Amino acid sequence: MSHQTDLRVIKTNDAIHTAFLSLIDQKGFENITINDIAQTAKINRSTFYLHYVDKYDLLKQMTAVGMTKIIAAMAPELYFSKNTFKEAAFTDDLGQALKVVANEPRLYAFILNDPNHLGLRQQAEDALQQHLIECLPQKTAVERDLLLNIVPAVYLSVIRWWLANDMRYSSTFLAHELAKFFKLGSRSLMSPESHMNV
Amino acid sequence: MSHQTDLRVIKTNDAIHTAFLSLIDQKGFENITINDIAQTAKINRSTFYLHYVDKYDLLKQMTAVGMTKIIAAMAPELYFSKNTFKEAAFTDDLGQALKVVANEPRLYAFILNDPNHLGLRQQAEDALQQHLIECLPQKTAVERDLLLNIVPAVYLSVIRWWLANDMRYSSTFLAHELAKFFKLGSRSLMSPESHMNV
DNA sequence: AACCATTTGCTGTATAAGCAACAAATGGCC
DNA sequence: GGCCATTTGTTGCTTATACAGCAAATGGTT
Repeated sequence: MSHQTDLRVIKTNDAIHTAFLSLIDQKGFENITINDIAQTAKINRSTFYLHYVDKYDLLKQMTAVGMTKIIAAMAPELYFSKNTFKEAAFTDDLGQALKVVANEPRLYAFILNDPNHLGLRQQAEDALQQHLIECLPQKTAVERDLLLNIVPAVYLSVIRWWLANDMRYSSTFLAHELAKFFKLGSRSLMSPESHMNV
Repeated sequence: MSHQTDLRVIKTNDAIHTAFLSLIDQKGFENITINDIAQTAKINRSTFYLHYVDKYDLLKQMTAVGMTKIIAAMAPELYFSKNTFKEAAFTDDLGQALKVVANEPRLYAFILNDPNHLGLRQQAEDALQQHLIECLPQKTAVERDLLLNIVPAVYLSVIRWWLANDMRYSSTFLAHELAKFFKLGSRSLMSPESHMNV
């Protein structure tokens, strides 16, 4: 599972990934055979099995590396700090993430819409949550555990919505809207006072 | 030297060829190193040497297969027949050839202009001539040996001119103009009568 | 000339990819 | 049900590619 540097592996995986994504568009995920992938990627069928168990495994791995790329581009600890939410840092971070997404829009759109109910969206959310667990400080402005469960869902929903709108909106706009949401949440829904009053 | 079917070889050669052609545009043929080719083609340098001696050999081989493709698309015996020149058949044939050329215009432009004087143009002419020798009937409307030496040069000049003009002109137009040239040649320049009168 | 970095051929070894073959499974279709 | 084509995993074997290392050649600079 370590990172690959062998040129052959890189090129084979590139070919498989692009072939797979274009086949999803052409005939839909369920109708794709390993033969299709091999032919389109111009590789031998047995080569596919060197890397993946089946097309579900392929999708799972692609989702994993896809999320890894997004995660590598973000640093939530910079704006979900101890007592405040820093909008400027968040805007930058979201911009980085969207750049990663824009690089492979078809992949992320498929993951987030998960039209075949393969648990990709959940997998993506788990990956994000895991990263938050590792990088967020113990004390956050909002109840930490709540944050860990909400933020991934919000992030992915935003990205999905952004993709559904053909990546029209700027990260600045999105970040600003989300900032309002986060601030609202910390005031009226999650602040200790209002919580006590329920 | 037999035809390759191994997917690895096909992909490696594809990568080398496209890398090479784009490098020619970028930095000029003479400045290209094998390292450049390997890096751009995303192959190991030693892999290059499995297929080619050096960049000159690469160019020679590319010229050879390039000419083979053109030759495979043409059948001069269909219009340079015993007593006549058949313009319709020639038009079709030229159209086929130009389609092959249009597929890799950078390659053929470089071969035919041969800016580094590597004898590519000559190699191309020789290949064409060899094909004519093999397929033209013994008796032609014009002196056969003369035909063998003129036609390749004319063909290649036309293709070069067509490429220089960004492939604007139709094969029909070119074929018609050439037909006039061929007919003129056979009447006033090469007919036995005028020849005798010199 | 002397120096230096780059390129060049060429080596050995490791390994991914190709390929053919096979039985088992899948999935229409009559 | 039975038939047939396709797909699927998996196998053993071959081969092209990767990769690191090397000495020699090259080419530019001072």
